[in-house]
Amino acid sequence: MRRPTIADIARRAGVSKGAVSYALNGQPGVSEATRARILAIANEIGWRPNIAARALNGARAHAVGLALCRPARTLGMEPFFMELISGIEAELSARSYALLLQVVADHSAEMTVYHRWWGEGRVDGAFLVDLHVEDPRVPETESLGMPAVVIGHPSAAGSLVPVWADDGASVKETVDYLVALGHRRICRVAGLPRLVHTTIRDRAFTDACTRLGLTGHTILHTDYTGEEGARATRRLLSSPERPTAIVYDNDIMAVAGLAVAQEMRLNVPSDLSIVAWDDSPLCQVVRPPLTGLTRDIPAYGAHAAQRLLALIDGVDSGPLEDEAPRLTPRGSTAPPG
Amino acid sequence: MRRPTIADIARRAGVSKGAVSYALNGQPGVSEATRARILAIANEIGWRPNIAARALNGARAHAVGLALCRPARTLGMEPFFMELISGIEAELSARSYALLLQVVADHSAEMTVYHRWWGEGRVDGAFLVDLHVEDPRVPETESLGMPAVVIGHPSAAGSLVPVWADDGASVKETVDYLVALGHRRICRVAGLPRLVHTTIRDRAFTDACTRLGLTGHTILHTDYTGEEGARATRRLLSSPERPTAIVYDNDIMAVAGLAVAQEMRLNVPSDLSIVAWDDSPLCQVVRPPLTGLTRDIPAYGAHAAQRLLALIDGVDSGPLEDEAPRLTPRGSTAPPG
DNA sequence: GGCCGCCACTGGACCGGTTCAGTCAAGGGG
DNA sequence: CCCCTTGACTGAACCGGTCCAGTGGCGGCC
Repeated sequence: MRRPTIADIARRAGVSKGAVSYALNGQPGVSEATRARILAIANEIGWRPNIAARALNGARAHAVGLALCRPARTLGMEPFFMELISGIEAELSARSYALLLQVVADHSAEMTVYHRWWGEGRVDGAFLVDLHVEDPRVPETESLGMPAVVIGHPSAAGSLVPVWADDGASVKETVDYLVALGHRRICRVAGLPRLVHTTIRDRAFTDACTRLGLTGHTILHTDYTGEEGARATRRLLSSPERPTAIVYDNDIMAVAGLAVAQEMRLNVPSDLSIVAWDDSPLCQVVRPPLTGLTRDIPAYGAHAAQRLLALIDGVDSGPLEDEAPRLTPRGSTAPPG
Repeated sequence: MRRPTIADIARRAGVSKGAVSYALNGQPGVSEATRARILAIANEIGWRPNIAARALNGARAHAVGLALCRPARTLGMEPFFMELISGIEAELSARSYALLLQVVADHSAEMTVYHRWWGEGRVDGAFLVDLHVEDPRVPETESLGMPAVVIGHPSAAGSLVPVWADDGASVKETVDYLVALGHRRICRVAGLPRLVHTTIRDRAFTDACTRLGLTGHTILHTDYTGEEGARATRRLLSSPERPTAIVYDNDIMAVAGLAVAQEMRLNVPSDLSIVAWDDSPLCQVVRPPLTGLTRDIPAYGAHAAQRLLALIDGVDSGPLEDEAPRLTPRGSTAPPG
């Protein structure tokens, strides 16, 4: 049972392949009567365009790529990516674009994948996520000539189109809020130090603390896992000048930090305030519920997808600044003491 | 800067397209000297096979599909899928297969996607996950003639190849363990009632309790979210015959249940024991750490991918029973009282 | 009435590979 | 010395679409 082709339709309709092609693509060149007849036949025999044949004529591949460079375990634990993908998807599927996904071991493997996808004509463009400082992927993608959207700060995106949020503003908002509550010793448990967004948040945190005249604003870097979050928390809470508030770079570390605090018989929020970056359901499920930095991740992904599709259509719509994550206060933050 | 084609290679090597094709595919028909020369040129000009052109000759699309039918929010919260995808990926990328992912609204949209992908020659096969009771996707996929692996119980897989784990055995192990600890009133907070694996776990739970002469073994169904998990827990703990142990169908509900118990001033584990299905890092990060049903999800995905690739190669290797989730006792379970 | 323009459609080249039938030269056997 | 086999390679068809250059008929206009 072969897949029907336009030749089959042409035969049954008694017209040429060309006429069928015009009819099916809504192009002029056939009468409305013939078009209707052809469409009816196509529908009846269940014809679908063979994308391979279409792609061969220089047309689009109608797919975009996303390579993720994190181990399975941490990927699973990060609601961020799945939500981002959902958002990207929503936009893509509306335009019948497919998403090619690949989980890779490192950046060089990621670039190999992009080279292959682009060289094979499998994708029309791609997303770059988790940018590093001086990330080699940016110049390499530029020289590939593949349309690409960077999900991250413009400063690291080179000539690629960045879609980003002002993390610095959110950090500042958080520190201001904690200081307004009366906190003077605030620490930060950050993610991987080489990631661009980590350095941006680090800088904003240090700046905000300095500007407000705070001291002892330590930053500890981790790999985003609960274990490292717990270890960092233990270190901070064991120091002589114990912080009264800790800001975490993701929710799983914040939850781990909460557990450590409770283990050390500290009351949250009166002895220790906790703020989590990324406000997943997890934050609302623990006691006390965690103050979080909320953002609409699916929308973020959707915007990135829009930008990429525009880019593929030849329209460089420039950088897009998404709304900054906003502070959602809950039970885990309160005045110290 | 056009992508190089075999015609370019042929011109530079002074041979025909056919010879280049033989050389590049390791087929007989060219001398070793010529083959080496052609490979060198291909390498030099950065040639990659155009999959569209290859696919046109009836070759494989070198991609498989996965459509997920859950809202963005719950998808994000389920480490399961991301880990499954990582596992699938590991297997696929080793064979240079790509994964097409799409998040869809419902089963009919999912089948539309599969029809399209298969009809367009975009994929060589697909995965079916989250099977429902009397799932229409199974007969539809069968009649499509598309190779497919069902990630779920054989009883619902029809003639498709199932990859599954014996959830019933894990439920039994859990109930036996709780009863051995001295529990007599055990409840279950389950997921969506129409999912096949929910009905299987439900049945196994009821059977195990009945066999051991337990009474009051209520099952409450939820949508897997923390909120519904919390609500179900509240209902159970407010009943006159309060359970001394609750088994949850995922980790996020278990954590929510833990929070509810603590809110109601119940001590975990002495007043209430908690068991979570799927042992993500989340279980180890809360206090007390949760007893969980551990399984190697990436391996599960990898096995499913192996089965699918074999199927695409025309080898039906039959159902594959993966190892059943095994109980990992932690601080959230203890004798009651 | 003749010419022009337009519409509806045909035929065929083309995209970049694969594959098959065929060619040609070298070499071996009788 | 001739025939046959074998190896190395060529040329062309083919996959399923797109799209361009024609073509033929018909209607309108001068």
